[in-house]
Amino acid sequence: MYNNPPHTEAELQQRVDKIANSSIAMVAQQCNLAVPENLQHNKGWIGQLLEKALYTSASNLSEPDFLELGIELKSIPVKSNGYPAETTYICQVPLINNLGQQWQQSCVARKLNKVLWIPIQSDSNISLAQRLVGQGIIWQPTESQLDLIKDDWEELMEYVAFGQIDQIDASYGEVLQIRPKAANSKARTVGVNEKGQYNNTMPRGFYLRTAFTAQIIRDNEK
DNA sequence: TGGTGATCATAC
DNA sequence: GTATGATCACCA
Repeated sequence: MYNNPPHTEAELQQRVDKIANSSIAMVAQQCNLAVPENLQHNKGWIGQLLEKALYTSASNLSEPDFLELGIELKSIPVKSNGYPAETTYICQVPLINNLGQQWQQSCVARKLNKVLWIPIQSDSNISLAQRLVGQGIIWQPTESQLDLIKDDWEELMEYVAFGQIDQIDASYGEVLQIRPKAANSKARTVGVNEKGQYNNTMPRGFYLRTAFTAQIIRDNEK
């Protein structure tokens, strides 16, 4: 295993290529990790396995996983038909002080600047240990992809900034959506109401829809 | 059955 | 509670 993060994108690509087509069990063995029976009580386990297998930089606050390379690592579960099984969490939705917030400065724009996607086979009839790691993809959004995300972000953030977050749900946004992101439905954090006053609301996150991430996976296979 | 809302683990 | 990593599970 590695004892330092990759210093160049080419080096990262080599590490990625090396685990492509390996089983989860094989990668876990190299990392000296035991594979859990399932992900029910270990939802972030694959992500943490990949962090270890590729050696991401030390866990920094709100920074890309590969700090020097400016690359964010995301595992993405993929069904047998090649379509993502789940949406992808991007970052928390800022709920206060949003008037005048610019897209360029947003957490969404920063997180998605450059992403290493690692597809993971996710059929429930295959045991976790035997699922295969796919070919990783170092991706940067195209101009049209960026436009889609930005348009959604601006529309969604307008609701948020004007204290109307409780009026929108996950059906809003073409490729980017807002959904709860919390320990449970009772969790509360500070938001603003329509009068601009602080109030309590559910913590929420930005997620990329599967239709969008499917395109990234597909484009890579061409 | 897939999309939305809810939830799980862990560190601090 | 926030932030990291995400998937579970219900019901239209």
